[in-house]
Amino acid sequence: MNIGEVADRSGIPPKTIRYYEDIGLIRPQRSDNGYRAFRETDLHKLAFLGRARALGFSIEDCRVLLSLYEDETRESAQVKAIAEEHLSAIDHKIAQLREMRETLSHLVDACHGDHRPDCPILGELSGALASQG
Amino acid sequence: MNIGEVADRSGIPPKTIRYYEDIGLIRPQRSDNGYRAFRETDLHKLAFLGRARALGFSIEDCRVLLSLYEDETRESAQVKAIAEEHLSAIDHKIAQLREMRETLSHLVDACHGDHRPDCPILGELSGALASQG
DNA sequence: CCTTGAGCTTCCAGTGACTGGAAGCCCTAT
DNA sequence: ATAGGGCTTCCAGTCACTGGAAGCTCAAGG
Repeated sequence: MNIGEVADRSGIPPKTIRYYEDIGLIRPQRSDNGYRAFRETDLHKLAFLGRARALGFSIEDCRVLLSLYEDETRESAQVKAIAEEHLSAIDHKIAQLREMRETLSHLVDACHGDHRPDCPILGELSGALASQG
Repeated sequence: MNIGEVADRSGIPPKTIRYYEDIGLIRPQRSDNGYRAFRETDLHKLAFLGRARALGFSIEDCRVLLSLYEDETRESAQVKAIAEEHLSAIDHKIAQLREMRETLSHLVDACHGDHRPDCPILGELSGALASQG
């Protein structure tokens, strides 16, 4: 398979596939013409990567997950540990975003959004304890 | 004020303050010795930026918000529009993260996390429809 | 007066995970 | 022979910093 077909079948763009080879996540062979020659296993790995990335795992996590996947002597505890750590990072991000959301939605609700300059959003950002508009 | 004092009082590190000057968010004067000389208004702007960044606004949003803040002919609708757009971006991110969280937590729960290699997390990533471990 | 150390300066490079674009080779069809 | 699309490499840009190196300035202590 050439890169275009693998891209279509894995859903990962050619640019990204080349990047993944660059950083050593995959090692496709080469045809005589210099084109990358992908086998089914490469495609499988790319699909794996696509799913792992879709779950928000970092590239480095993906690298480890992929090596565990290929390691028959792995212990599921190793995989679970990575996933749990990632899960708590996600929880942390969600909490941060919710806090932003909370403050911001109050400010948006309080803002008249009209032609006048008075604005509680700018009031808050400028450090006022309370503001109207 | 020198940069160190402004950093302490605004909570923004010197490196970041220099960066903000670099990209034109602030324009501190200079002392004869070449040091940046910050006035209260610069400090105020930096605090404004700190709060806006804490709410997750992008630097470009901050640039616009700051210019609106200084524009007495602004309309609060302009500010509100930016905030609403940002709010919906936050909602979008939260939704994405929640979806990841959902899938991931199920997988983590299903994984025994022991010394055996079988793992539903890797199963899912490798494309299996169901898996045990 | 000299030294020491902290604080300031600039500039360059790296982060994460791609993404865009340029220049140029390869392959197939007409 | 040519036109196009796909492939190659390499370089640069994204976002918002952050780290580090080399070097100047300043205040305090001896």
